[in-house]
Amino acid sequence: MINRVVLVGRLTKDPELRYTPNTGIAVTTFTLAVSRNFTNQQGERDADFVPIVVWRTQAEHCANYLRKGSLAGIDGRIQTRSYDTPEGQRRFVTEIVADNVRFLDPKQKSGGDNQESYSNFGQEVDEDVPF
Amino acid sequence: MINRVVLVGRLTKDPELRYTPNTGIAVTTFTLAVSRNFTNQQGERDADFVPIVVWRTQAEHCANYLRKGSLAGIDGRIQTRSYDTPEGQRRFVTEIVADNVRFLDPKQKSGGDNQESYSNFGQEVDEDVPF
Amino acid sequence: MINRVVLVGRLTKDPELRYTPNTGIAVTTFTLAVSRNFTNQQGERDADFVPIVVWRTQAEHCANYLRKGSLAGIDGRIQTRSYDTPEGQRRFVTEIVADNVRFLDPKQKSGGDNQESYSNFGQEVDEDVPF
Amino acid sequence: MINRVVLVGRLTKDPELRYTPNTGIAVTTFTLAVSRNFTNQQGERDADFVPIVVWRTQAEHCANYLRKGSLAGIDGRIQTRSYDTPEGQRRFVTEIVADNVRFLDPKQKSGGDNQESYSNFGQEVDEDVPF
DNA sequence: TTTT
DNA sequence: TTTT
Repeated sequence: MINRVVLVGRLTKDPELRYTPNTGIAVTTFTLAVSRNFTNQQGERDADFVPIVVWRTQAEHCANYLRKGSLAGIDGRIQTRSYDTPEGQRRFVTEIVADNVRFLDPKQKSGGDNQESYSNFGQEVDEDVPF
Repeated sequence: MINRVVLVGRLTKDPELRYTPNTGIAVTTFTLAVSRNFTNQQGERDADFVPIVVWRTQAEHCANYLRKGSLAGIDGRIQTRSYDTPEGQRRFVTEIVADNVRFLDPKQKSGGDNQESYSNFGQEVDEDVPF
Repeated sequence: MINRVVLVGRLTKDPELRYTPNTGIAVTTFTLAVSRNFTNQQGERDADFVPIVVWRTQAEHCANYLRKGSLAGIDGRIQTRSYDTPEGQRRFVTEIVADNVRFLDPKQKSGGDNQESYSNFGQEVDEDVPF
Repeated sequence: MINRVVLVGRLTKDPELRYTPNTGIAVTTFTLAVSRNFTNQQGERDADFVPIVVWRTQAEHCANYLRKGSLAGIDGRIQTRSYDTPEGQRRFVTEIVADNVRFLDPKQKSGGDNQESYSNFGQEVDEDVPF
């Protein structure tokens, strides 16, 4: 079924990089603050605080390049899970699993490109189009 | 900031229609089961169970036309809230506020159109395009 | 950069399956009619007619299961190209390259499952979650 | 039906603001260059060049705050039109009608907030939630 | 006709 | 607490 989420916002804290215990896969998690485009009854502009999960290569890119306050774009999907607390209560979690994270802050002058491109293998090839 | 969610899935139960206590605005809530397009290690196809909130006119359309098992498309945004339990614990809630709900089940023969169109006022008009 | 498109609509014709001349990769193309949710000044409900391109395995699934009038959900990205006409004019084309196509028509009774699931390799694994 | 597009990219030129001849409604148009996240066979990173249309109040905001090279996020829908050339050929146009444009460049120090918030009337109200 |  |  279709499950697609796109967000642009800022990290509330530095991202956290971990590795899965059994298979050693990189996972980075952070919360994205996405300001709403309307103000509440107190005249403040509220935000939604969305938990983000990133896997593998992109997890490590995120841990390297994102910090508290960084502007990021997320293209992913909603995932729901449940777990049981030590006190025996079932708790439900909703989070966004990112397929793609874009770093939207301006590039630092003395650095290099902060987002690597990857090669096109396994993708369609412009040079061989049938129409 | 950008906050956009698109889902297609099936209602896990009949929708629930309520009215806000102070202002009497219609709100419908339901959970959408969105099957994943991969199978888990047990070979089952899992799903994500996403809480949906619909306001006003569309809330009433949903209550009229959707039932447990109905196929629906949702175009909306993520919203997070927190509340305190009677036991004094802060709990976090993530839900999708629908801007637009599409009813994707085949139309019943003897019924009419099950999704009303609305007029175009307040929208741009094809007949007056400047280019 | 972020480039995401989600559509639900119906095929205006049967899909066309071809193979790229050099590399023999399957490509299916069709047009999706996406009705607008407002009516025009004549009180008709208009539609947008969106060209869709699907590659590889999904191209063949689409050619097998979709027909004129089929309801389909598309998750993909916008792609623009230019080409030169035989008369030497440059022409610009916009189309949607589908990452994922969902078949939304009700399943036929005597058939089987019309959308194959695929295994989870190369994806994160629920059973090994670090938090 | 569902028709949703989200893009992040940079303007290829300054935006153009016009007014519809009959009704005097503001319309701004520009092209958004959305870099692809893969490189082509020449090792260059390509882009898609997407025509954007913005109406009314947001049209004027865009004309005021966006320039060639500005980073912008677009939340909108695909629209297709056809028109006949003076030479009597039918030509097809695909463009994105923006519901929402976000200005993603860092704010200038000496300016103010460059994106106005608007009040919440006609929206649901957090303080009156039924559950 | 294309942006960083 | 989950749908086909």
